[in-house]
Amino acid sequence: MSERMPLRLRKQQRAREQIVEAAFELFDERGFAAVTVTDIAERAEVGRTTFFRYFGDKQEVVFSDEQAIVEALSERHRALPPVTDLAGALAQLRVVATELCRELTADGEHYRTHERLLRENPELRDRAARKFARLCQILRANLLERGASAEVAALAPQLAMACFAAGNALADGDPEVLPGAVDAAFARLGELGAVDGAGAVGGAGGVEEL
Amino acid sequence: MSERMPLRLRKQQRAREQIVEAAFELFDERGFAAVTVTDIAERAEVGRTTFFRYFGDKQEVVFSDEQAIVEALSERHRALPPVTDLAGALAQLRVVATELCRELTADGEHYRTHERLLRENPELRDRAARKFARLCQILRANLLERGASAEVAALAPQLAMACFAAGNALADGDPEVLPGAVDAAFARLGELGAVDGAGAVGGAGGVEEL
DNA sequence: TTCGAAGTGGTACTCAGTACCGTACCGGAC
DNA sequence: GTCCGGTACGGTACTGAGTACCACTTCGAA
Repeated sequence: MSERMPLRLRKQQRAREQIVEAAFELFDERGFAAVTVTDIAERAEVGRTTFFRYFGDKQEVVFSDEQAIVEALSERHRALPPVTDLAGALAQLRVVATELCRELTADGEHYRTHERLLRENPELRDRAARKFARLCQILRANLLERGASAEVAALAPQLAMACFAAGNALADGDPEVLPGAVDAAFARLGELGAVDGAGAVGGAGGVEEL
Repeated sequence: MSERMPLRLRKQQRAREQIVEAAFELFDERGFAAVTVTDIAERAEVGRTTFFRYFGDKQEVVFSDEQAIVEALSERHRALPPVTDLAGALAQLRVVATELCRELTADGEHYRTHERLLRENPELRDRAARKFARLCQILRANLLERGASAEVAALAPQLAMACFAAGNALADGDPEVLPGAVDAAFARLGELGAVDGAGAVGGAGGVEEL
């Protein structure tokens, strides 16, 4: 970023970028599993040890930029006005989700590669879930600080993630479709006037042996 | 289960049970990371190779019984009457979630150990997410077959999982509290009469630079 | 009893991830 | 410019997960 950054830090950032770039090139060429950390280190012209100094494990490099995005989002969310009810919290989170979509799809090509990697590697999907769970936790804490009850704070971020996940599933890796699909999912939440468990199910005629 | 099962199958089932039992004992004693597959194999009195023949990897053994539960649930869900609207789908899923809670907490001790492992090992939490994602996918397919639109089918299971996750977060590993917390989360969905993104957020006074 | 099929466990390998250590380099003080 | 302390680097060596292969045993059916 800054030109007036200590040389040491600039070198670090450069090394980091080289590693990410090398890794994505290789993953794109051969897929995640067929690339070894040694391969990445060689192409990035760093030592194998150095790779692990920058990234905790091989998967981490796939999510290297999500980290910053998520932190920026939770930062902005923290600054929002107080909320107490579920609907209000979700209205805020709808905006957060919209921003998240925009950030993630900003570089369409990168997003597509990223999605392809997730599609082809279950263990990367797992790892992505960790990021989202972490985001949920942060948002939950923020909501608590801003007046929400424990129940609302626990539920709202999970619901927002659900909308995001549903949109993601429907978009199926297409960065053009994602934002609309996610927003539509939020809009659908309005249809939930009365979700009465036993009543509705009984009324629908099934599951009598509860 | 059956007494009149071919010897070969009985042996297999026995080996499987021995492995699971040995693994949980060891995990309970030393934690997940400090137990090697070789340790498990030795205590279970099988070869290391055999372990991997029964379980794809070390993590899989932690979720060995979830598999059956999830399949039974999706089986029952498939047999439910048709639904088209989101509220109806969620009413059905509320019952599924309730059953899931009951199944998971049936053996309180096992549940507690399981939760402890998840709490202490992020990579196991990741893996648990995979199971839930898989369940979502199955439920989504079921809903599609029973008349739901693509949007409803994608969103409803994700919302149900969100309620489950929120309940789980609030219950914090206590099998007594879990069912009530999950059910309360479903009940809360009724509060979502109007989740109007820009309107509600604008009205709340924040995020003007959208 | 015999034969084929399937399961078992051992050996040997690759690769992820960790610990350790000598070396090179940056940044500040003189 | 030079020296020095701290920090990052890369190399070596190790453990453990997961895979491939293979000889051996055992079950079940003819």
